[in-house]
Amino acid sequence: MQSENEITLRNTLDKFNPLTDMEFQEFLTVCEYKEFSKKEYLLNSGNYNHGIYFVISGAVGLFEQIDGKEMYQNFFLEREFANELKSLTTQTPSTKNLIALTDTTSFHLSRKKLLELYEKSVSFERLGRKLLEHILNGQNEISYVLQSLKPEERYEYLENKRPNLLNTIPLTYLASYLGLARETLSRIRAKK
Amino acid sequence: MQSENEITLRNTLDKFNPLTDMEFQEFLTVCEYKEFSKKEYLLNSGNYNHGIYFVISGAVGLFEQIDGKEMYQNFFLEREFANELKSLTTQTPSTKNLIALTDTTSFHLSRKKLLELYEKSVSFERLGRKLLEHILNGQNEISYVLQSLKPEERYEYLENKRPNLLNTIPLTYLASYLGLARETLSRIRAKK
DNA sequence: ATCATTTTGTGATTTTGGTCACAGATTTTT
DNA sequence: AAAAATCTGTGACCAAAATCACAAAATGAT
Repeated sequence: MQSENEITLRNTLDKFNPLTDMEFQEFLTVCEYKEFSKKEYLLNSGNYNHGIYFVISGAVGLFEQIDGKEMYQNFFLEREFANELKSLTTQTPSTKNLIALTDTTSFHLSRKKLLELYEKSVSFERLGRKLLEHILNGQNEISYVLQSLKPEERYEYLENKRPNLLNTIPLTYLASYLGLARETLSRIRAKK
Repeated sequence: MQSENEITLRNTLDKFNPLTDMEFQEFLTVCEYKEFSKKEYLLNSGNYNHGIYFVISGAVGLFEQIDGKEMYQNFFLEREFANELKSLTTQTPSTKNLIALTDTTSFHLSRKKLLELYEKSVSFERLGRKLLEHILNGQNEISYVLQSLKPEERYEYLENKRPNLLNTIPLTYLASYLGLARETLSRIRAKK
């Protein structure tokens, strides 16, 4: 009997590349259930070999310390894969951190196990490729926001495309994510 | 006897995932040599199903029309894969254009042929995955530049990380790429 | 070689958004 | 429940970069 969380994971994976029952079981056996309380780190800068986290519940932030400021570069909510792919794929120490912004539950897939999956079946390779395509499209979008949109439009982008962030993530963090001063974002919101 | 261009292509692919001789031959047979003269479009907004281009010589720009302005989002020089993955992977009309910024020679791999390769061998899946990892890391970097660096630092980023762009690409286009006004970039350069 | 087009440089001005400072809320901890 | 820490709002001020305008330079076309 499959747990609810496992079903959620499967549904998410199936959107990228459907796995057979056996393949999914194989995937599950290498996943480790992990809990984090608020402010706990999933990844500390300097580390690598960490793997990826499927967020079951809660919220995870990806940020980098840039001259004293914490610049948030992404947020991962329920049913998303929290990751820092640069260090994962190039085996270099991460410059970034993954932190639980609320109490969070997750399935963790280690780098080692991930690579083993890739070796085992083309299904996992394909899953990886499709997931990367998806992530890349998202990344292109945020680049576009930072390159071309004015502050007010950036806020509207959040409202339209990632409304859940507005509820769950502190304004301060969202401001850095959008490349704006906290005060600017606060004033924009006040006008609405 | 392999042509020089084919050797260049192979060397580039091998950096991501080495192919057997047979696999590479298979790759080659689905590639089509294509030339573009300056200002010719490799992809027009509205289209999809276009595939990717391995740039043998020349320079290709990726840009989007945003209220009257041409915002360049990437540049592809020799030995890089010019692409617009959003429309390619989601089968939606592209909002962006690929244009030859100088006379350009390339190998074209159509979407259809690319998908066939993915079906044929796990090697191609893996190649695709690794290439995507590489592209994604680059995209993360440009997001970082736009989010966190001041204009002068953005220029220095180009000098350090993509110096070839400074020679080959007009300042005007580079300015849009960096999210700056043309005049701002011109003044920064004047100071150096 | 000349003309047209594109690209770059530079000054003057304006505007936007950043910075500073501090107060009020809200949340967390003890 | 009180204290501490974190987060948000708001005004005043300032600086950085955008915009505007036009000239100069470079490139491309006939």
